[in-house]
Amino acid sequence: MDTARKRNSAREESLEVILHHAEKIFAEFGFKGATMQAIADASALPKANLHYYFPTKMALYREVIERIFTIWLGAADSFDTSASPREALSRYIRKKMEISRAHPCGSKVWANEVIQGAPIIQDYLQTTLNEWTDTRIEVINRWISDGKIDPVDPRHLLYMIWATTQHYADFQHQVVTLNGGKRLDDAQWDAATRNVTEIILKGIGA
Amino acid sequence: MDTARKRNSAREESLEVILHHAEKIFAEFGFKGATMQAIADASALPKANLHYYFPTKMALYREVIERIFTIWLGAADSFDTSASPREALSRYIRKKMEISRAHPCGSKVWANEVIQGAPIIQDYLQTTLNEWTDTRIEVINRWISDGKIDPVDPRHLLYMIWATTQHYADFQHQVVTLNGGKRLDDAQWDAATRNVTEIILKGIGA
DNA sequence: AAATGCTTTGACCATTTGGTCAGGTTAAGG
DNA sequence: CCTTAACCTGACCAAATGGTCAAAGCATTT
Repeated sequence: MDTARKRNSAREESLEVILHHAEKIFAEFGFKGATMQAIADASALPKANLHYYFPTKMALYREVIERIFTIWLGAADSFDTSASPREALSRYIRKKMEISRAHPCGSKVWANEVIQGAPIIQDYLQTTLNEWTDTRIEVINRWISDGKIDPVDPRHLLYMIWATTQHYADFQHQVVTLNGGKRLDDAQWDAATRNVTEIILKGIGA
Repeated sequence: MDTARKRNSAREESLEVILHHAEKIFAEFGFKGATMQAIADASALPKANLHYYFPTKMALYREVIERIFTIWLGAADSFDTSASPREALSRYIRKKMEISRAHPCGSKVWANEVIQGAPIIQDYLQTTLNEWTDTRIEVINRWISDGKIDPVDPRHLLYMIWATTQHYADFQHQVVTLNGGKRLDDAQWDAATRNVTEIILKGIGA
């Protein structure tokens, strides 16, 4: 039993290692630019071994996308529709910033996908994301009619939050360059989160 | 003379056609994903002809980047350091939104570059962009000490403006999908610009 | 109209790369 | 032990792709 579990967990670990490095390589070189050889090297495995676990590059890519989507759903949940505007948006922005910091590569892969017309995630955009967006738009519109925030177009507010928070992941390289080549430290991430949160909240009169 | 000019202008036009379509293809497929054949087909020219005008794919790519950078400089100039915060920022945001609408592919190519660690534009980031940013940070800090706006970190304000305005170009596909598959019309672009401008200006107490 | 030099292009080549496969290795169960 | 099945991998292949080149086309000058 113990050995059976060992074999199984070895498989899990291989999958994990491959997916982790694949995300990195796909983020850095795009789908076409990433090579199975590069992912294999990063994973310290022979290329043929990758094809044992993932039949094709596209299959591997889809798995990577799947994982990223799961993380994205976690952030989506943190947008608590029953809380006050300040509470709900602060929490959501904080969560989005945390994800940008913890998973910059995932964010980059997602960005690449969308930039290139979302060939793979089109379905997610049309169903899950679209529905989620609609429910949040409703909530924001209720805030507006309750006089809790200014009458802004909820869509543009959401885009602003997405764009700004994801910028710290997708444009990480530019942010770091303009920071004198040094990665943002704890205090700077904290300052970024506070600035973004404050400007947006005040900007909508929350 | 007339014939000499004709030949010259034919050359100009070929260059223009190639660069235009190259920008599109690079935006849609990334550097590696874009093929000379695809650019040739889009330009309705044989592939060998591309190599007559641009010796290598990288040389063509650099030219595309160069053009985009020129456009970016135009927007940068519209940030008038002698105007009031409201005036300077409204104008800058409007200009950035106009560029997102007029040159979405250029923006996408730029985004791809930065996401992938800016292998080509690193130099621009460290010199021109860095210097430009520093001068604007100074101006914004003066606004703050003059009590014209709230004490926000100028960097994060700039990042927010860049991220949000460029989102409408880079994430065009997502924006369109969430708009029911229809491209934004004049009124929607106008609304987006107004919302973004108002939230940011009010957000910093301008 | 002949010479000159810029422009065009089909055919071709070398390299890269996704994917295959046959044979070997290791672990689980009897 | 021995069988079985999962796992691993070096060697290999076919297709895609960046780039070359020689020969042809064409406009401009003399």
